Amino acid sequence: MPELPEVETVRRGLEVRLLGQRFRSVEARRPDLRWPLPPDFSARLRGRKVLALRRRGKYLLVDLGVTSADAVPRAGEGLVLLVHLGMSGRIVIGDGEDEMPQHEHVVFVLEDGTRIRFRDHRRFGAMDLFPPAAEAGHWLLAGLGPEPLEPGFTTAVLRSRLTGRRSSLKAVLLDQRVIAGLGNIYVSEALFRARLSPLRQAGSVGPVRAARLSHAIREVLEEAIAAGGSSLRDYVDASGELGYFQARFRVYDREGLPCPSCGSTIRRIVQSGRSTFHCPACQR
DNA sequence: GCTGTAACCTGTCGGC
DNA sequence: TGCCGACAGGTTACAG
Repeated sequence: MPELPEVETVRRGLEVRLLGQRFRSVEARRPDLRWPLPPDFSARLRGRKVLALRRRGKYLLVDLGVTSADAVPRAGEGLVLLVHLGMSGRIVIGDGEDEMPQHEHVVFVLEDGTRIRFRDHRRFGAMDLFPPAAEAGHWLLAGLGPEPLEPGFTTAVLRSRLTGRRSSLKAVLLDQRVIAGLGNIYVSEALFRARLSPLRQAGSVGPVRAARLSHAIREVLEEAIAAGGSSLRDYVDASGELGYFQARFRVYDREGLPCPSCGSTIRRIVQSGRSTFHCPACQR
């Protein structure tokens, strides 16, 4: 699925088109996404103005104002729309081609007529609505770890999150409670850049290796965002454009190919049921 | 409490 | 060409 760079790319694409617009209507064609849409989903969104688009980990958060012409909501009147793209979710702006209309589950129509379409053939994606005051305690957001691109994500913070963990580095870095936003692709890529084995016990990472890892995580995410994310099978950005970071993968999906660093053969292993790609010679 | 695995759902791809 | 199984970027529930 869309990991942090893909969600951030979508957020930026939507921000340009949505900010300041109101929802003229919302069509909830299929309410059973990963979880059922909240009650009165469409009615609660209709007429609301988009005040801001934010991202927390892999979650997209849309701040919405009140339904009257008053742009500034009073306490308790605002609403937050949470969107998670799951493994295969896509948000497409405009009408475009409609190759699989049965997988288009929610359509937001803006006051200028623009259609924002949420497609997700696997239906692992999700949406929720809640008042701003409930955000801090929201069950999907409350336990998330630090944002890896925020200044607060330091080597010391990363190391404190790994200390005492006996699971593999790969498994721990995929845990959204440890760091918010990393997924299968960027964990493999960050571990390669940090020259750390995905099989290494997370708690064994000392300050020097933690510094390499925190730097690698930040670097790979920033490069991926600059490239517009990675386009594998399902991902395109909000305007339908392909990301091109996959062309810069150093180990992910490169089983059997030479390591770009030492020339050894890149290996694919399975950890917790997920593919991990690594160079056994470089990564220790 | 921690860890690993299965399950959710559906499209795609490779092998036979 | 068609069928079948494996696999896919995420997250949760549950068993050990």
